[in-house]
Amino acid sequence: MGRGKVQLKRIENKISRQVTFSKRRAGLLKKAHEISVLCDADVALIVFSTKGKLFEYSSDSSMESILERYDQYSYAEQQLTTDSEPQNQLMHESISELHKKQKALQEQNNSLAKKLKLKENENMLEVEHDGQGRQVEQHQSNQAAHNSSTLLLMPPPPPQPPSTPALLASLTIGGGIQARGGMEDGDDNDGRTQTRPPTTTNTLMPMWMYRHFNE
Amino acid sequence: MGRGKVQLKRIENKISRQVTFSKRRAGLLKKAHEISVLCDADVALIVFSTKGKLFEYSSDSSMESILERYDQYSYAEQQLTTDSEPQNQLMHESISELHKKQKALQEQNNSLAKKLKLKENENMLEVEHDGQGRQVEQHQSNQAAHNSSTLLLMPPPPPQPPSTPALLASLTIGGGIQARGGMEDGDDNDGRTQTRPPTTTNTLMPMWMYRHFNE
DNA sequence: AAGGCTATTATTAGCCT
DNA sequence: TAGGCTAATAATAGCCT
Repeated sequence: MGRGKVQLKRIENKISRQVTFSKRRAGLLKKAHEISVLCDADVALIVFSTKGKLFEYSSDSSMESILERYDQYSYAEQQLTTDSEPQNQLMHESISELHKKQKALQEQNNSLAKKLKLKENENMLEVEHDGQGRQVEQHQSNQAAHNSSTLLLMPPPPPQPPSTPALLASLTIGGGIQARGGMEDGDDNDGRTQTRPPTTTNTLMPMWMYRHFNE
Repeated sequence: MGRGKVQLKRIENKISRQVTFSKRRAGLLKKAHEISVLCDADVALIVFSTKGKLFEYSSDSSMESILERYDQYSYAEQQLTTDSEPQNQLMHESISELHKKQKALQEQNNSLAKKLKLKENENMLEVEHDGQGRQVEQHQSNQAAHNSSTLLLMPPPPPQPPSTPALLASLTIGGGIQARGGMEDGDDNDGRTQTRPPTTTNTLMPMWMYRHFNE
């Protein structure tokens, strides 16, 4: 839908890709919202840009509830598919093994993350970014509209986090669009021992006009 | 985009809603896939119909990995609200490295899971394998190929005492898009703050599975 | 419900600022 | 680099089968 047809393949031009991502993301979020309203469906959409920024939408009040529901399904499905074939036991075990290894790695990760955090806290006094990878930070005031509150959550740019310290916890209400910018890809922690944190954090942002939010 | 404009409000007519849901869902999944390919983004999309059927898409080989990343992100977000030390670059890189390793493991894992699933489908359905000749639209597949299987989990409905848990599963193809049908929607039962469970466990069909589905 | 088939509206690629 | 501005392409609502 544009001046020209487009091939379904990775856009090589970095800038074009970024622009397209931004535009299509907005469209995708909108569509997700539409189907949730029109068809009364529960939708959860998570998008990570190449650079690792996170954008999300959930028709429900919280992404959490939908993911939980999803987990239940996955779990259920697996229960059903599991015992039907004894021969698959080996494969199941293999998978289990991989999970363990994965966990080990994650724990190392977690350890590193903690050290990192500690170190950062020590250096916290110093402010601002260096010069190289500049991160543009966006801040916007919030507004509200629509029966279902839609929020855009803007977290601190991870790569070179801003000086903006703590954020006010904000209430997340009805379904809406949430988008959070995020870390490059150096985040981490233990994925297991961790509980899904409530979607409450950060600054509230507009809503429906999540359009052109940024990346 | 049709014969008439449409209001962004719940479609009251049940049939129309269902039809619209079906069509828009396809469109949404397609869009999700497109952005993931064009912009090299990781996407996870979960949709529950009003009746509780689940449909999902994930650009990655597994929904799980993306959700995990999401969790980590959320966690990291609340943990690392500050970080502007260029000196931490090394640590960031280390972490990044670990992430890659993790991903590699996860891919193996997914690969196994996929084989397992295929095998099971073949076994329980005695369906012809889909091999390569699958009719893929514009979805391309790689090792992390998107498989799309529609499973109908048919648990004995609670109201009417169960007898023999029947399991129906149908195989549908269509790269990149996964859809799983499920049981009817339902409130919840016990689980409140459930953590994402390791993808492997052996138990009998969970309580919440017992729900009639169908439309 | 699942697929076609348009007539129409919606989305957006390529540009420009 | 984020927003406009179209021209074109894409998605689909309403109908039929």
